[in-house]
Amino acid sequence: MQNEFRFEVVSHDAGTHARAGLLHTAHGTIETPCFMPVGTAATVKGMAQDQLEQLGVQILLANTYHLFLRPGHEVVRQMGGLHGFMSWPHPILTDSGGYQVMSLKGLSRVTEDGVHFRSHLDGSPHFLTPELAVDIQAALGPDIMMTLDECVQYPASHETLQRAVKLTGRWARRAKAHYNKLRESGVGSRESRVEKNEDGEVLHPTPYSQLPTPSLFGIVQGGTDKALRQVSAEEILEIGFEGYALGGLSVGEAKSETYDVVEYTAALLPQDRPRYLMGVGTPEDLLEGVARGIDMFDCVMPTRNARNGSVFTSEGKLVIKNARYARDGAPLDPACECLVCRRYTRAYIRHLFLAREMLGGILATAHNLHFYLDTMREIRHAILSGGFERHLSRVRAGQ
RNA sequence: GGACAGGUGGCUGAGCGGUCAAAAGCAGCAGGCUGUAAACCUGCCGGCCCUUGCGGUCUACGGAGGUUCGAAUCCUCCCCUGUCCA
Repeated sequence: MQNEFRFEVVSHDAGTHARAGLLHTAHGTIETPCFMPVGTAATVKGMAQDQLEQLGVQILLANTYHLFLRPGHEVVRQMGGLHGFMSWPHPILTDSGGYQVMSLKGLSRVTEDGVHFRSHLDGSPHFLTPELAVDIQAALGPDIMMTLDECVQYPASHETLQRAVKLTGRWARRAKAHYNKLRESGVGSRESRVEKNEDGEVLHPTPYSQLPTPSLFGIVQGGTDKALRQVSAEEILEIGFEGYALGGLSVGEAKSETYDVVEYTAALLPQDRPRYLMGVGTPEDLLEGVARGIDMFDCVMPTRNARNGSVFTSEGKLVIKNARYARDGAPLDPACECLVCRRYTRAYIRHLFLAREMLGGILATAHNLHFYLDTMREIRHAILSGGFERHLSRVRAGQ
């Protein structure tokens, strides 16, 4: 198959499970461990694509559920898949909508067949199955797509967790079968370019066959229950995917539990496949996750928190709206070299927030993403240079 | 000069005899946010005190008096603002 997906581990840390790798996709190579900014609706809120490139973003995440509802995956497909549609020529990962099972609790109902959703936009009913999630994602044309899973809320009873694990397993099997069928029928090639006339109108809708074949990742569930994590991992591994994700973490459980489960579960996954810790986390979570063998992360935290006025700095969290920054001429983070910190003061950005000027959220987002990406670059550099353990203990000690 | 209307907490603005330290909105202050129903949500928002409570106390609804067990609410006078008429 012309799927260019390949993962290679470049360097292992001697004292931890940390590793640095390269994830090759049709749209470029991603250096791992990596952080993927969340661009749910085919946009990282507040950021233009060229800003993301400037920040050094290597891969974005987008969402099946949201793009299915609006603008509709057929529109995206006809506009050249996500890469063409949003003009992002770099790697993209799409989430399956499994998280919405949990976050849209009250608007969603899980059955054996799939998930009944009521659109959060207009209340219209929709039914998402593991197969449809694959179809939608194939139309969106990312580089990596996820199987539909059931992400349960915390705390959950053993029965609930177990049921979710089993269902996630059955759905993964169906997704894989459907995915195989899709690939056999020839979906996917290298190009996702769109033909346009001088007016920018699309001349030919892009046929399926011109979209790249995404790789499919499976998701391990099981909450904080190690036995269930093992059951889930065995099941997902048996089906076989090109990468493996840990889902259902950082949903309210204690941090020590998260790290514990991550360490336990990551160790069950094959060395030669990327491991993706879904939806996590704080800068600290990234470091602790890497130390336990995680290669990929995504989280809304840097972007959402930025829009809500809190920024990450080398000295911890800073709520820029606070009165104490009204006359502060320092940058958000004096130790930061991002474009925002090189140019703007806390006083100015605070003013933008109080005045509800959109630039406030934009600048804070750019800074936070820089902070996250830089955190990752530092981690990767430490692994490659053999200094990860030192880096880890230094950061843990608060420098 | 006359006739109306009105003066309420930082602002706008309800209340029109007790349950009013006074609705609501805004502003302000603080907190939360982990595969984005989030540029959102929550809490606080007169002072002081404490055993932090449908707690105590003081000061407050332009000013000064008065009626009443009790007044932001009723009466009298005064001051101020707006509109209209001279």
